[in-house]
Amino acid sequence: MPEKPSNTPNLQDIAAAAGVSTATVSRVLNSPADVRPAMRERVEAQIRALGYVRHGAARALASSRSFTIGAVIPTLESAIFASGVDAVENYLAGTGYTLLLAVTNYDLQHEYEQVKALIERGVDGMILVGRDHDADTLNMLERQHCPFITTWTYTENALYPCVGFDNADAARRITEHLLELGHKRIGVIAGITEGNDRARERIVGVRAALKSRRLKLQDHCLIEKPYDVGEGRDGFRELMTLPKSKRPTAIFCGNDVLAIGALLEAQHMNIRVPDDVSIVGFDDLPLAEHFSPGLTTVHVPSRRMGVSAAQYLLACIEGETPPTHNELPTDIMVRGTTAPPGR
Amino acid sequence: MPEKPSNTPNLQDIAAAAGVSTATVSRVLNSPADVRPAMRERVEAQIRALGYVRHGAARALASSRSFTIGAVIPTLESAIFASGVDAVENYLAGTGYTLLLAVTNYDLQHEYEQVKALIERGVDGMILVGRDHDADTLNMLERQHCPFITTWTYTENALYPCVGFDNADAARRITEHLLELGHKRIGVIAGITEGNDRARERIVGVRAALKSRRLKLQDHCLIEKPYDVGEGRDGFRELMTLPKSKRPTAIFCGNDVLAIGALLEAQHMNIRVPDDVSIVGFDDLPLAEHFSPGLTTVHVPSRRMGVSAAQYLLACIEGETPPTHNELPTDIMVRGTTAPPGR
DNA sequence: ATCTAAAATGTAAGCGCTTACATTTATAAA
DNA sequence: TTTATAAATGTAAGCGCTTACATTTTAGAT
Repeated sequence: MPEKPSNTPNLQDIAAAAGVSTATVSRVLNSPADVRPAMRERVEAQIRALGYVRHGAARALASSRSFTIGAVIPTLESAIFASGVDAVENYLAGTGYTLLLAVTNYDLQHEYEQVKALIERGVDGMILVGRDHDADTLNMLERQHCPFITTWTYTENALYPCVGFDNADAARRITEHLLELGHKRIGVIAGITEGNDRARERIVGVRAALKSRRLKLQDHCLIEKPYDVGEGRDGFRELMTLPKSKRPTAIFCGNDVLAIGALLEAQHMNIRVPDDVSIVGFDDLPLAEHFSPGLTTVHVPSRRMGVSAAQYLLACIEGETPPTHNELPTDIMVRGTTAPPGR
Repeated sequence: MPEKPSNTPNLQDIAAAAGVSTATVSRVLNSPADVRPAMRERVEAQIRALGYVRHGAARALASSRSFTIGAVIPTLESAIFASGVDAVENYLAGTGYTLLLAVTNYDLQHEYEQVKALIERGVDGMILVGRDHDADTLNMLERQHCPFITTWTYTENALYPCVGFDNADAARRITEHLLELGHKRIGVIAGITEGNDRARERIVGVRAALKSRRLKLQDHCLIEKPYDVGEGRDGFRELMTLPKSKRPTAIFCGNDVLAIGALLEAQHMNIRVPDDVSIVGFDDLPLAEHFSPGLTTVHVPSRRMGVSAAQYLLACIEGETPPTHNELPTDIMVRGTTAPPGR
């Protein structure tokens, strides 16, 4: 009569097969240096022979470490977030950690639910996007002592750990570039600002640049659109069908997806870029440089940011106290879509 | 003296606070219908009051269910995979399951490691991409009784559960479209075929279409490139700088990223599409339709595929035996980048 | 009221691991 | 050798939950 019909072996089975205690097997798995080579060899042989795989839940329960990191992002449909997550995953894969992914669809209430779900899964750390969060979300994170870090935004005196860049400043700088070229009427196709501090901050940056030259962002020149190529096209068309006197000579797009939409619609409407209108984006998607003319945009270090966030969390988990605020540089990539107005 | 310094309450704390047994608390959490409303209310009040969150590891250990699903995909840098994963995540979020994500970077050995990591995490089911897998990977999945399903590919007699489409047939059909327009010399910018059955199958499809008209895919007309816009540009340039007599009049690209690269490079080289050369892609990225002319391509139901895969796994977990093979339709989206040769 | 069957709740045994702590074994010094 | 000390291994107590099974309560029928 078989005693144990289950065919997936556990630590005890390995221990029995190798003639050692479960503690020893656990050690060869978790701190091999603590066990003599001969013994280690013996145990490892059995692990291989029986095809043992660790039981993560049991491990997590006993050690109160899950070796998982959670990431909660707005959407994976956006290439720039996808690339950040990709970088996180690649980094974690080399460290024995696994990524738990959740998506909010830009809804802070949904974000709360997702964060809760990840905490229930016992993630050892969590990556969030942006500064806008439900107070309950942050409270839960703190009460559960879950190390977390916000990304895609940096401010010197941010209340919580963050790695990212100053969205307002980057937007200001690229607007400055437009202003230096001589543009006076600047249009903005922004992302949806609700629950999205990055989108808001970028508008703030545009306004700041204009203000420094005693200019203003006209109401009719500010359009909010979801991040989508088609929406970018629509926004561009709206702006370009304004009466000539109100029509902007340069357009700041909240991200590259909107900018590419604008670019494509310009092509469609037979409006020359940059001759008739200048366009700038934000993110520097891989695609941006390949257009003719290449898209002038803000380069955002999405992968570095992801890796840095992961490193911060692992350091926290190891009991270290790494710097909580990390500002990453952004670069203004001047390419072909910007030129002096009315060229 | 405080007895329990830890401030994160557990089931027992709730039970004590509500004056019931842990079993009852567990029931209000997992099968509320089994407990009388009054009692349920009482317990739920304590759950809220103490801010209780379930301990997933303990739950998983006791119930041998982790309420997580794993997905192992080649890369998140590709919009089409990102969108499939996004769909999976959105679907799972409504079912109490969480997504564990791993990326292989198109490396089957790496895939094995990732699958192992996810199994250790105790995923209740796993989503894989494509049919090419290390035998060890599949063996492990079976030995551990981890339900899994392969995506992005469908064949009637596939050995394992799959949801997807027939890559070869889709490629054949869109090539057929080119042939019907009168093209005879067709170029192919394929993805890297090693470890990627989809990329291979698509070439097979092109060949099949050609063969049916007694044509052949010339060696110099077949180029393999990583899925990247810049590579697509390079590939296009290589093809278009062939001596005129060998130069293809139409180009099949292994995916839309390559096709967009080709399109952009054509623009750059001042080659008119579709007048001078026709271009077709594969995937139908959101961007494809917005180009002028719009990209003729194969529409692939990435989101539906993701959802279907998730549904299949949840059904398996519930003990059902859903159909293991699910073919999804692809559509040939004829847009502006194709026309008769030498127009 | 009384009895019975069904519904609600409680009891307690694990799930598979980690890890203090106890014990044994190896190593080095005397 | 013997002894002190360090290194390796073993013992066993949980980690926080679920879930058979036992017990109590409730509702319905008489």
